[in-house]
Amino acid sequence: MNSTSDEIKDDYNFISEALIDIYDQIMRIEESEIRKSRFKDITAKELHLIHTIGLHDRKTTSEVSRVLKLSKGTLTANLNNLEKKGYIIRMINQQDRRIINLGLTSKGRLLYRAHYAFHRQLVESCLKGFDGSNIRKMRQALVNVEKFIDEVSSK
Amino acid sequence: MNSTSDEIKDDYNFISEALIDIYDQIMRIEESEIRKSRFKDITAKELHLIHTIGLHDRKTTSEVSRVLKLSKGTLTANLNNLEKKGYIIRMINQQDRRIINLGLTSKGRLLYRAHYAFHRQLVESCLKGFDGSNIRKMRQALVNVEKFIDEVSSK
DNA sequence: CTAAAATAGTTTGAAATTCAAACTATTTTG
DNA sequence: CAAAATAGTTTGAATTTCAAACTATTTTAG
Repeated sequence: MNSTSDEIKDDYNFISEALIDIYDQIMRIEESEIRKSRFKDITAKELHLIHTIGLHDRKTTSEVSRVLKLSKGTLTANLNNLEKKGYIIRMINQQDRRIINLGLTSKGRLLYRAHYAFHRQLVESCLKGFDGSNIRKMRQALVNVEKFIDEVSSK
Repeated sequence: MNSTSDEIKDDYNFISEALIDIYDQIMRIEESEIRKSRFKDITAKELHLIHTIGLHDRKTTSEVSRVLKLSKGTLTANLNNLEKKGYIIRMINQQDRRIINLGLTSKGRLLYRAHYAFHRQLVESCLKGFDGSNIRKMRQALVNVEKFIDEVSSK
């Protein structure tokens, strides 16, 4: 297929606009879908935190606050909430008792999987009708975004 | 190019994971880049609000609060801040004097364009080396996401 | 035509979120 | 072993958010 430089510019504009708008909507839908399920007490931010804590990692509080760029105090508050609601547990690290390792409860793991499934569904519907090479390209585009982000943030 | 179903599944997983993580980083970078420029007093949320108000639309407060899913009270507070900082103006609609139409000041328009330019840069770097047909596919993927979002939110 | 209802936006007071700084407990270093 | 460093929590203040009450204006219905 051939494209004029005007068509490409138009595509670029469309893609830029769409990206600016879409993600906010995804966050919102994510939250509203999760609230329709048995996890009615969860906000989008908490979902994000649960995703970061992850299924298997036993991350520390410091690691999570670094990844999410939240102050340690803020994270402590968030973790208190999620602990109270029964989604996470704190485990004192026996090698170094200053450290708290974080884990998901079974309820937390269910939520994690529900969230992940929603995203998979989104990606599947987004790539419907794409063949393997197109999907590869899509993946490449995301790698490029990550590279761009790294460059900008390290400069 | 040929792909096994396992490879595709792996790509799907990669793409899902990447999407979950990337947006938060983009928001953060957007804000930190804008704060390095002459617009040091702007947060990511305010940037988003300025984008929604837009260059030409003269949207009303209600429209904006509906789009951004913010309560009217919250939006009033945000608009007060942006007005104080000189990015937006409120215009009483002379046909219906209950209505406030929103517009950007010249400073607000400069910020709008700087934000847009950043996104264009991101999209360009993300699609580097893609040909016209690949870019088309990318665009199609975003249309699919929009469709998915509409379906989920209207069901 | 006008009183009642509806609509647009602001104000208010309370709850939630966030941060930085001070603090506690523990481990590492010199 | 005392001092410094590190992990996480607590604290108090600032900011953000919401829903409900409120003001001003327009629309509707009798």
